[in-house]
Amino acid sequence: MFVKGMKALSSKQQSIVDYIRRFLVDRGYPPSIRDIVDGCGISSTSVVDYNLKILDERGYIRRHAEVSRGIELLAWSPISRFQVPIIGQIAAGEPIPVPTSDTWDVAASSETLEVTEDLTQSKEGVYALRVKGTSMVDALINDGDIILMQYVNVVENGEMAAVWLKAEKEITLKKVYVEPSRIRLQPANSEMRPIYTDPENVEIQGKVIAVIRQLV
Amino acid sequence: MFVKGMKALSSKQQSIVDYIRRFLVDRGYPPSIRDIVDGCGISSTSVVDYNLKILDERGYIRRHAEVSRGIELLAWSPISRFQVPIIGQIAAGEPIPVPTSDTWDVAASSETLEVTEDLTQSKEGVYALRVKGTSMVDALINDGDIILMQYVNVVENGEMAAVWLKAEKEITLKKVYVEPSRIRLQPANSEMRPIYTDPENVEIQGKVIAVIRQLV
DNA sequence: TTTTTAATAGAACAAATGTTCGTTAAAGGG
DNA sequence: CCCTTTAACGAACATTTGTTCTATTAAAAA
Repeated sequence: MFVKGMKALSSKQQSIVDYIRRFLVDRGYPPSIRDIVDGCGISSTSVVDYNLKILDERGYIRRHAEVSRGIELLAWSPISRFQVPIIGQIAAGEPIPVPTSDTWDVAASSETLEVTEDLTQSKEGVYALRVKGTSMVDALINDGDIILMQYVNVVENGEMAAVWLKAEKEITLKKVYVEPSRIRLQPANSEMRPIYTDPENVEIQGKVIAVIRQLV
Repeated sequence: MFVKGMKALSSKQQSIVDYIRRFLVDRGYPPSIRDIVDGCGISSTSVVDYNLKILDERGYIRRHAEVSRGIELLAWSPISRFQVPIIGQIAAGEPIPVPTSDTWDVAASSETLEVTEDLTQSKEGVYALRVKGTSMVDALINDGDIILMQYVNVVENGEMAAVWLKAEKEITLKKVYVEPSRIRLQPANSEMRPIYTDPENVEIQGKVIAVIRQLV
């Protein structure tokens, strides 16, 4: 999160911050002081040094002494992103593909989704599925949505999970409640009726930790 | 996206890539060759240089000659993230807060959401709202969801938008279709009925570009 | 006006860091 | 067995790059 109460920057300082960000974005490493001299049309390295000190004090950047290009941009910390493999699609009529060590390997999977860490909460075993068809609308999940899944076999009461119904040969996304001698599968949409079934008939295939829908 | 067809890496090369990523994540700038020597327990800078050359050839990194710490991690380019201000909530009974230059300022807004660029598609004027209440379920949007909005006053036919209905004093998320002498507001849920209303009665408040739902 | 403070200049220095090169060791290939 | 390729070694070197220092100018305060 962002720290409030930052003092206003001079136009030169603002342009330095912008330049650092831009440089970082398209080169992947921070600029040197002399890069900034050139990039911002500043006349001397000491002027840049002078302003970097101020930016450091005010919390916009962190400088690492005696480290080349040791400028860390705090106003936008380039950390905590995640590559999640999209290992297949989920449809009503077919079980979801079981994640193997192959599909786990982000490098090996053909499609990946880039998410920030606060979405996955840095959990292990996260993968993504593309939803096919409208059979999950009662879970407020539409055709084309992408769901972030965590690979688990057991879920807490009330958690949304991908459930494979053996008899029906159908997969569905429901909130799972264990009741005496039966399992209640509750749609996310409160106006819809739950399904009751035998514990033997259900197989938890994973837990839904997020839904992402992109419209155009 | 990831490029396929990469050859397998030796364990040493793998550990170098991992170390670079880790270093980048918690320091904000790339490691020097000597950092890698220490961090990976390698005996000589030339060994690191040798392996970095290979990683460069195989497309895992890009080295920038004669630049200190000039290592760009391609297997995960640390670019394209976005701070989107969460400027308020959207509920049925009240109009959404109009984004001002104040709320636009990411530094000024108390809450922000970090998203990757492929979600916002690097558009300008993107903000986020937290959905309050279940009045948008027919748009497959639930209480607590976060919607990414783009500030526009006009939408294309069929696009999902936040619409303020003046007479009803109500805001709703619907697909907007302009028909002769009336506006059709179509719920995302195909089983639900559209609303027809007068063009004078509607006020477009923004366009929904993504929906994010986080389940524990 | 005088004094202080903020900002700029430019150069010289020192430390950090990438690069090169001759050698050696191990692992196949013929 | 010799020869080529791959990998590792370590030191010396050259460049890049951060740092420092003094002088100068501009604006603000007294």
